[in-house]
Amino acid sequence: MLNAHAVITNYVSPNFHQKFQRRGNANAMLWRRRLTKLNFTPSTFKLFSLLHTQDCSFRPVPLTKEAFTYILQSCRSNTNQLQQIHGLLLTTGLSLKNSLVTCLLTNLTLLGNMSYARKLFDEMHKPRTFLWNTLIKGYTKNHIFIEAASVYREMRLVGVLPDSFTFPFVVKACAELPDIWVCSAVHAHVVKFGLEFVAMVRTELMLMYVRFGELDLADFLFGSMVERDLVSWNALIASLVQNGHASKALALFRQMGMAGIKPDAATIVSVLSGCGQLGCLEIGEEIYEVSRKEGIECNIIVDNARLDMCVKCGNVAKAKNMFEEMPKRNVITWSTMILGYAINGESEKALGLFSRMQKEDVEPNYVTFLGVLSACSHAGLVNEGRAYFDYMARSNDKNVQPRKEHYACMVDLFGRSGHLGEAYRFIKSMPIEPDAGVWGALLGACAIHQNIELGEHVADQIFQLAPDSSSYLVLMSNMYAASGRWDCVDKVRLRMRKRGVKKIAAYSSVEFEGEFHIFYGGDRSHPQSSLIFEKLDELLKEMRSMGYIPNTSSVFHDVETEEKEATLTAHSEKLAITFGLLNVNPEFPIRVMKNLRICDDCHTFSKYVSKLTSREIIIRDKIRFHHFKNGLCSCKDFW
DNA sequence: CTAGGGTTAG
Repeated sequence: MLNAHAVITNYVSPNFHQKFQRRGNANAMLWRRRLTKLNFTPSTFKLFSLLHTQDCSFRPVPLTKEAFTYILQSCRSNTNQLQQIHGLLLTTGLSLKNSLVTCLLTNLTLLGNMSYARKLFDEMHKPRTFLWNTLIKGYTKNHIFIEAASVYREMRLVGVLPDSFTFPFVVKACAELPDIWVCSAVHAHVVKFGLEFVAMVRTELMLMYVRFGELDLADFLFGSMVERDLVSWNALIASLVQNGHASKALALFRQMGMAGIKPDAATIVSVLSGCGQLGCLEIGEEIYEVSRKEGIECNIIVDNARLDMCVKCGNVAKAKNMFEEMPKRNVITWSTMILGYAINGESEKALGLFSRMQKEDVEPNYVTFLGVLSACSHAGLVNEGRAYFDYMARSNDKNVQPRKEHYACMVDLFGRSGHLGEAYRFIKSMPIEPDAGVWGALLGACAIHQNIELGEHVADQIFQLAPDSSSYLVLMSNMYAASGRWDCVDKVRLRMRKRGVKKIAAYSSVEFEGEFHIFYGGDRSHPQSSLIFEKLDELLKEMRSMGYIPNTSSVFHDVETEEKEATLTAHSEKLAITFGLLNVNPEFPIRVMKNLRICDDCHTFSKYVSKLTSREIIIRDKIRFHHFKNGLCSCKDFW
């Protein structure tokens, strides 16, 4: 009689069947080797289930634990199959207590079927730490962070002890929760169970604190780590970059060099990405060159990061060369370049590159379309934008179906070009629930076109979805201020104060001789401060004679006109530009990075300065570049 | 038997 092992093996190779029979007994090692070489397919599974039906000429034989394990490993694509195996497990008399359940549970979590996974888990009698870990890991990997944290709590309540495998996932999940107190509690647990010096646990704790902006704590954990390997350095650098602390990341990178640790490709990727954020192309390029000389691998990810850096520093020409010379290009490469054109105001080139991408048969994804749509948005190409959006909606490809971000792009496109009604109807017709980002795009448009009624309605929607978002509140307050409704401005400000929402401080930075010079509004802390203000005064005088009128509409209402002008004068980008005029070699453009959007007045100011001084000024604000040359801006005043 | 780091967008 054939047993189940033999049938499966036979399916693998007819010859093997004979060999198998000659050997008499199933040698687990032997057929493990055969089976793992195979790609188990649904048909294999069918064969397997055939063994357990009456049409089968083979007598059903209880499968061994090994057989189940192999079958389970092969059925990762389909919950239905797993469910059948689960059923078989229950009927074959194999106990649910063994490692098969772990395997089944792992597979379910990989498929993302967490509700089933949880049910299976609940069937277990007194699950041990290992199984708890598997469940927590599943929730974390499927981004159901709150469940991951509460499963940990449950685990503690029933008295199961966590181990060093439990915490990496619990901590990772907690870092995604909006509550730092939960995180502190978990940190306390880590200490309580004596696991604070386990490298991976500590690394995760560190990342968690970076996420909450507690850099000192992260630094402490890192500094007092017992075994600090390359991965922990990389982890910290990467998370600093991802959470907007690029200059800290760069400092850490230097520290790493001094500690004599050799970076690898992953380090370089994060560092280049950080340089892009800061807008320091020269520093980034130097780091890249050095890494090449030191023989650090340069793969497509490094190339992409470098391309992105170039684009984010506003050097499109250089980026284009880099793009053409890349040995390999993937979707990310193309998307980066398309978006690069878009944010630098070269919409036609962005769209041209997109059609070239299609000609070269590279499949675009949803990010690619964000670039395409924002290219349309920055140039006011309403019809084109609509056409691309329709194309996406008609596409059968799941990767290209419009998402919330695309709707936000379209709303921005309609709204910015003055079609507020259409933007509103567009939101109302969305098949998915609009989020704060979608409404926010419309609020921005309302602010530009001074449509207060609609703005208020939109703000109501936003504040239900994101009550404490500082940028929308500021937008609202500016909108009221521009129309002189100071009572409403006060209300918004009061609301912000009550809920503890802080306005993000605006700052601008300039890279000069390998160093950053950061300016806040009205900042007099810079060593050249008095020189800068002197020069600024002089510039303003000349500009006024050319017809410049300061636009004070968005400044606080409770100050006199003169004071308003003074506040405006000291805007961070004006200080940064003036610093650039005083220091940067006249042959080069002055590059300024701003963390928020440039204000109307500073935009006008920059145009005048470029004309007056015949200098090229490049400002990168939160969402795009402005290239000022000879009194004109590349955005054509459409932003 | 499980585990930490890298590129576009947000």
